[in-house]
Amino acid sequence: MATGIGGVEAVDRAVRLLSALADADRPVALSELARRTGMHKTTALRLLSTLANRSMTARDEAGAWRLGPELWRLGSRYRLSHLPAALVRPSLRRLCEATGETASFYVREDAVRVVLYRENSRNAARHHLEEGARLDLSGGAAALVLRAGGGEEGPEMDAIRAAGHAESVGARDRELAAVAVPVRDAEGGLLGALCVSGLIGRFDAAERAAAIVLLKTAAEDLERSSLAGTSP
Amino acid sequence: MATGIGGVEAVDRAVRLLSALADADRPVALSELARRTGMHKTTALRLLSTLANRSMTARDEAGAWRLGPELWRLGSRYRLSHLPAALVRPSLRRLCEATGETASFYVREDAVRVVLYRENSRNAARHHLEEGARLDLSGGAAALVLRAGGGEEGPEMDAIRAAGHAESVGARDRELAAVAVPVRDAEGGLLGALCVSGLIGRFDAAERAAAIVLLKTAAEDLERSSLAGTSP
DNA sequence: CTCTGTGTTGCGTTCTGTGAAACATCTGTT
DNA sequence: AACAGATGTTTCACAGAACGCAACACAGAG
Repeated sequence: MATGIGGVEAVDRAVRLLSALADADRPVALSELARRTGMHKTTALRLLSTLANRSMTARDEAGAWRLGPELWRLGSRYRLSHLPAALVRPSLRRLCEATGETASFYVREDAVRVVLYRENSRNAARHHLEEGARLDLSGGAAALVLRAGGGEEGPEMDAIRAAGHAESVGARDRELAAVAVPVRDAEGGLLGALCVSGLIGRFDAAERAAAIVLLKTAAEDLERSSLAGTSP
Repeated sequence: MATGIGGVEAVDRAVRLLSALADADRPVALSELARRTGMHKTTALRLLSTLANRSMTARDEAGAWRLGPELWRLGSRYRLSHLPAALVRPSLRRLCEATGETASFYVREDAVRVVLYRENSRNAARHHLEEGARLDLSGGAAALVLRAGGGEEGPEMDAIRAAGHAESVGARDRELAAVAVPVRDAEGGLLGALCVSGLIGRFDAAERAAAIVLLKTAAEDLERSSLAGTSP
């Protein structure tokens, strides 16, 4: 309506009701919902009932309205199909341009980590990574972040969780240094690790510290945009 | 609902479009979507655009339609009203590793059960479950536990309540056997059912008995830790 | 070049959604 | 007890919103 064309009013209202239900973290009574959204009780009831027929909403014993299980199914499908690709790549590109080093995004698969996306540095001498490569979790900043995010015990893991980032110098490869931060979903679950890695001689302590700042803001951006709207 | 015949057609169609998008695991072209749902292209376009204004849908570069990020946000909020992922997933993973079979957590939603979380067995031949799937309550160990916990009458239900667990062999699917236990909140209310399920040939009586022990301790852990930090 | 598939726009008609009003409960107050 | 002020629910006439036809633009394939 206000933005863009082609607004089917009933549908727009239905979605607004869902959003209102999401904003409240408790089941909401019909009349309160109607008040918050500025609709008539009767209209809200009709829309909510329609949504309930498809399990998009549900009611508790007292009759108050809450979100329905179908939303969970649809949301899962969304994550499966599209979450990382379109969101992560632009972030990696920016990180790569800002630092001049290789930026990558890892996810954990059982006992290994997988390079889901990477943007290689344009330097001739660089850390070269192949997408889809599987690496072990024994060393490397990204591996530490994934293990710490997975709840592994130990003082080193505790330190990483406290700091919110990990650093490695010559761990997996003598010539490489890397920094990594976790990327989390709405509930704090670990989605993956965002990483910048480069040759030891060039990627020194000062540059790593600067990269950590960039990584943390990039991770926050990802976490935000994975919730709210993404503009195409 | 019984009175829910008063459905708002535009809203119902919009939800059907979302379901159709979820069924396909790739972005879908407008005309294919219209064909699958039996709507006119122009109607589908209008509804999809309306949904897109609120990020319930999105389009890729080619213009094909896919689910939008708002669904992920709403779905996450739905889950928060039950047990959070951070608590349940580690339990399921441990159960899965210990038994080698598929572990899952169900909640009851009116007259159906919903797969809230699942951890699939790593065996090639396994019980494969989709998160968000809705199943009926007619058979299966988890269904029995949910019905018994809901206070349903009958000798079979009494037996399940007395034993604290349920077992099913070839009930919902001829090839599957399962065991399940209830998970309760501080006041004894039923939160859901924790379940392990596998192929009949492999998941025999001895293994099921062992799984029940694991399930009961896992459920107790969940009940304890759900007391700690539920406030958001 | 036609042909068949897209996605998009405009518009008249009709049928759908709307909202007021009345009804039905329930809770707490005087 | 009677009341006042909440709530959720049903009914219904009317306005206008959503529908779907038709026509358009554009692409790729034969």
